[in-house]
Amino acid sequence: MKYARVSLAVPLYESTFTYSYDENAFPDPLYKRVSVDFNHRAMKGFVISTGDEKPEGNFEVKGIKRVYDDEPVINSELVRLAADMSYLYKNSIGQCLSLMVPNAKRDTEAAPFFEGGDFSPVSELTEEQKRVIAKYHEKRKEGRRLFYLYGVTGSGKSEVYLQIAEDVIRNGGQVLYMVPEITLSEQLSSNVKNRFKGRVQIMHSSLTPAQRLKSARLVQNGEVDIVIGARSAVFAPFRNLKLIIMDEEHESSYKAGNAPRYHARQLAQLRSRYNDAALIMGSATPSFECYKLMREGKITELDLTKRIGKGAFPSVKVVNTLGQKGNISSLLRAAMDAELEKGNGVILFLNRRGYSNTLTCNTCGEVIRCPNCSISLTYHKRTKHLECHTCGFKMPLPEVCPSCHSHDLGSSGFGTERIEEELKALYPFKVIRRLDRDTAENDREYVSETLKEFEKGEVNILLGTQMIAKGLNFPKATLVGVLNADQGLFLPDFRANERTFELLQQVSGRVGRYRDDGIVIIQTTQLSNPAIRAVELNDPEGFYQKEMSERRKIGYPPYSRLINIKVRSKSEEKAEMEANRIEEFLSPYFEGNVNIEAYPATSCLIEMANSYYRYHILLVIKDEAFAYALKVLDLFRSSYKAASSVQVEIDTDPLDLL
DNA sequence: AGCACGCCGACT
DNA sequence: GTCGGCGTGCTC
Repeated sequence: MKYARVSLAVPLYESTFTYSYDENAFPDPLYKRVSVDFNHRAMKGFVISTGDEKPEGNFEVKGIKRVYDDEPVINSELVRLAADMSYLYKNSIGQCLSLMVPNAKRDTEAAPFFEGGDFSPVSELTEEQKRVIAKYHEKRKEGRRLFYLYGVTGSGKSEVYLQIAEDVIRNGGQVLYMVPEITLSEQLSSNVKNRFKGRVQIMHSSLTPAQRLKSARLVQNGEVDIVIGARSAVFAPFRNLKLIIMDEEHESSYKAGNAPRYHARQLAQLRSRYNDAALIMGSATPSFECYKLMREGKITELDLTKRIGKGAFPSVKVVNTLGQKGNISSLLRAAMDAELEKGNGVILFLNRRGYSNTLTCNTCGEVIRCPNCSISLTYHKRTKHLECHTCGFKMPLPEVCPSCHSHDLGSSGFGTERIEEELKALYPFKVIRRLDRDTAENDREYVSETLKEFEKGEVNILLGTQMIAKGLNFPKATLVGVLNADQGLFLPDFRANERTFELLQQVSGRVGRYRDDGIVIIQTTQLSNPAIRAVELNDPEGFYQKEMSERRKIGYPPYSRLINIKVRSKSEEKAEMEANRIEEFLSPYFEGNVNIEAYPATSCLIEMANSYYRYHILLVIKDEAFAYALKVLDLFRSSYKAASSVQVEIDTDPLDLL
């Protein structure tokens, strides 16, 4: 009889258990999926080690019921990654490991394997690109492992990635090429696919679990040289990983939205270390974390300062909208007129969908709010509904105020739906298209069609949210208008400026890629905000200097790390009580420690979301105390028992504290 | 997490 | 009597 450690996706501190098996029945179950009985139910798990030793302890060892796979689906590196991930993010190893393999019921479906089309000619490299590639090779030879390709929008970063990737592949290595969720669609992947012919695997979010498993197998067998994918591609079972590329490193989609709340950048760094594989991150707007490491020399900086081809930076104008009537300023109006007259494309960016932001009763002052979340409802005119953008709650537009029955309801704030209406009135003979979740949702075609038509000049004005802000190239567009750059600046969020800067910089990057007559017009009431000033003056360095010194003053990231302990319950009392109990449990470990500040339990900024009341305890931790804090949280996870119907989630390195 | 067990209220 | 509410305990 042999024994196997089986990892199960249970939220227990200890998530691996010993089961017995007969070698004749199951010759080599290591790293395969198995079915076992666990506390009166059948569960699927992974065998993470095997041996002859019967475990010590006062429990009955049960037998493995079934082995699902002929070939291993994980490997020792992924088990190690799960262990490190568990330590950092405070979820069980089993929960971490369960993310790494898609749970396919049947493995019959074929994974789409790219055929390879026309070989796209390698574009002539600029002097700057050549220099950067040479520097990479030189520093890599010296043993440097972490790199940052800090290059302005349109400077040809992907060509640099691809050249280096090609070199790695020629030497028999495998490459992981990570992109944020939104970019996954079109432009980049076709470029890469053409370049590397049949040995590219795309880990698209629309692949079925079975397809993902098939792809993973190909990677594991070495039949794939390069994997392109979003966040979860960081778990691909490479056998000879030699290079990780993380494009648009600053993107928040690299952080998982639910537990385990891992950040792909963090895990990429771990895998880079395990394998001595190079990690090249890149962006025009590095995260503060990476910027700091880069300037400290811990990450090797590779700079691209010039746009390729005839591309030039757009001229940027800022318009003060304070006290101005109308949502489109006269300056923006005039610029639009001029560009449309020339037959150029116009992009308008507004990061808020719907018609109006809030509906307020003019009689009693009541703002109509979501019954499940503590935020106001957004009016959607086309559907005549109020909608919650947090939980999706919908209700028909009320005729009267639900509180005082007055008929005098007024709306405030504007969204893309309303701007679209205004544009149609202003430019009745122009083709206007709106791209936001509402127009794109049920219609995948619509997005690609609209983008194509805009590129061909058949669409004159493209109005959109986040969706159009990033990654896309619009050769025909000369003007970008940002309708409300203040958005997000008013949240009490320490990253508000960083996010605004990032967004404006990225939006500006949509024009002037191939031409020198790009114009950016930013509407705001916050003329002196550092993020807006920096984009206006094209002074990213100044922004980083100034904003980072602010961070240093308040002791927030990147000059510390955060761990947010979130408590959720449908009962407000329970949530509050539990948060207080946790605070009591933890505070003895942190009291008097100058390197850790533990904020008292408070209700979250959004006190209720999806019918759950939310409380949190924030830990602000200096680097030198981070390992200690993680140890304390281990103790917390292993010995603290939360009340029933209360959920406790630990968020390491949270991106927001809402 | 989920499932069993156990102890209470209110139904054929 | 017993169906089912959910608090508590346990899981190789």
